[in-house]
Amino acid sequence: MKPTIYDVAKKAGVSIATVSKVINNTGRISEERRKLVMKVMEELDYQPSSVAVALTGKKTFTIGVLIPDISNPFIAEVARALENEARETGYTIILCSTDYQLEREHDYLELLLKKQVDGIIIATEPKDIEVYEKLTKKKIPHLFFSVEPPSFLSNAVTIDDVRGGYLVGQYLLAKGHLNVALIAEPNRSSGRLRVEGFMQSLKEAGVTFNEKSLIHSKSKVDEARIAAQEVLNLKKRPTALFAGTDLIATIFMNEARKMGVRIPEDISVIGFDNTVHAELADPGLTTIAQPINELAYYAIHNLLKSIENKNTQGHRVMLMPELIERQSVKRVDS
Amino acid sequence: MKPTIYDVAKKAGVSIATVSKVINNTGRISEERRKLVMKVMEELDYQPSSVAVALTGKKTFTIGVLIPDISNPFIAEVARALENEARETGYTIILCSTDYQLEREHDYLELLLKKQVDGIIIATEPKDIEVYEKLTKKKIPHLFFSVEPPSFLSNAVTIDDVRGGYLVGQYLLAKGHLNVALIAEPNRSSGRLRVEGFMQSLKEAGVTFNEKSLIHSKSKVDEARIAAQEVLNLKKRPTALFAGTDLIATIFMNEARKMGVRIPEDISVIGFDNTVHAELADPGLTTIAQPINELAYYAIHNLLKSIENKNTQGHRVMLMPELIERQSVKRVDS
DNA sequence: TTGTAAGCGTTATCAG
DNA sequence: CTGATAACGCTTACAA
Repeated sequence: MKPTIYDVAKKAGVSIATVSKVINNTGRISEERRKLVMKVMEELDYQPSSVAVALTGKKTFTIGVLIPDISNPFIAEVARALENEARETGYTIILCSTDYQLEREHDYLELLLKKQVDGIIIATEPKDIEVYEKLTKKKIPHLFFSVEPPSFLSNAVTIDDVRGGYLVGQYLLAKGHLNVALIAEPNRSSGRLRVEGFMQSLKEAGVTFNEKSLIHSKSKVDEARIAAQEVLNLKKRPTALFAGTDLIATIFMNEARKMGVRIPEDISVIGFDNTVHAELADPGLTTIAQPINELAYYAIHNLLKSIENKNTQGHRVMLMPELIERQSVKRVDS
Repeated sequence: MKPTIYDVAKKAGVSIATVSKVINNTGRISEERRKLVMKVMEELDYQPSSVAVALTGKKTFTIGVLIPDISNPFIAEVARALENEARETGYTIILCSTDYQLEREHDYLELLLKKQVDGIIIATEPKDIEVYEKLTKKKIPHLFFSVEPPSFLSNAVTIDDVRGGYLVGQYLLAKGHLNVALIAEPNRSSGRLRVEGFMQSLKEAGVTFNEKSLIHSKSKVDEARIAAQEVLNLKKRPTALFAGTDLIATIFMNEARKMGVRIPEDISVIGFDNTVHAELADPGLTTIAQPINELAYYAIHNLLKSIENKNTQGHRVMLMPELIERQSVKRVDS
């Protein structure tokens, strides 16, 4: 069996208290004993049990991360960045993919509480507000990532999605596109906000928008494929498509190709997220970049701050998105 | 603070033993009391602490998963499948991305042991064999996923990579390709085995292979880009490329396009993994599919078996890959 | 059927 | 400096 602090103490001929003190560098220990204990720990290949430590009221150094689907490239990059940031501060990540199912979200949340995670990052769209109110009430440090927090008491890190949508609108208008279709994620606040920003830019320019050109789809292959076909079959084909995510954009490009529709000659496409898909697409996908690493940095550090001081609540960070121009949008004469 | 079993016991007017028994459905409890206790637990919104449970020698219901990089789409799909399978059996996943760094692998491994995970799935290439021997010695249930296990005492789930490479060779030869370049992952056993299988098929066909056409690259954007350029600048341009992963293949296609090299007209491409990249590539990427969900199923269930019975060791599963034909390989006259 | 008490591996308090 | 010892929240003999 794994050696315990008792084994170390016995072999070193000291008390467990002494061992504990050298482990944690607390109290005062003679250099002599310290070295002895260290040596014994080494010999026994002793590792203090985090479980026991956690039970004494300390932290678990574990953070739960709720995401919809890790195979979505944007989410994968988010997970990567969060984990990386967490690792640097000695935290470990429990990955919880809900696959967009409310039930799984509930189950995972309960599980995380049982496991006594120190904090929770929520990158799934908060649907059942009650559940999250519970987190606030119980003072469980948590932070909403890239989704609109349901309460102002929760921490949050997002980009300015409205601005992102606005940038898209501005850019497409500047390129002469007046008939633009949208494939948006209606079930994500970010999706709705992006549409909002887009509409705002049209409004300011005095351009009207045909509601029929707004299609809904999650950022999932099957759904997006259907949405893409819907756009391609619109009676009056739009000159440009604003896709809610790069994945959707890429799938659209794929469907278009199958139907012999050229991009950007026949229809321009602009995405969102600037994932690797955007870079590798043909033509390169013009898109809105999210500063993922920065977002992750703030997420972890704000959460940690909340963990240190459970009364720090409602801290928010909103970063700015940026347009990355590639070759998927062409200028049209209007 | 979170209610404990004592709070429940007190409020219900019973002993903590009774509460524990109704929680775990052990021992015999009168229906009356059971209901009472359940009600109180409900009222208090009581959740037993997994930490305390784990300390009594039970399991933590946590599995550590070591992967090189979650933003690699194949790995992401693996993670997704593993997590999904684990969730169904009540297990939770701690995600550990090593970013191909041995040191991080060490650190994570130690962390996982401290956290008393019930088992570990290793999808990173085992370099420092000693570390893994320790796992075997300590009887820590573990399983190598999609990598060659360093010892026959370890569990493993892989595909037959040699066969995968062989299929590629066979297919390309059948299409008339005699001058094929390879971009392989040399630091992964799977990469080496795929090359081996490929070579074997050439050998059987009596075709010689020019060593210069074997380029090394990890399945990462930057490295693969350089490797792609190397292939494209080969004095005698090959008629086909066998990319070690779909990501590498896609990046190659991207580089080729930039140089005005058409696919498959000027050069055919075949990938490996059958990730979403393959499907969305233009042209659709012919590739070798790995049965990811099945792999994950066996991985989790074998690991769980090892967890139940710590003496079950060295169990292996090897599944067969399959060629998926799309449009990235054309027939040539040789 | 129910409750008492020991034990799981730590930390921390408080005497020595 | 060092070492008993209680406490953390739970499970599980063992008694009652």
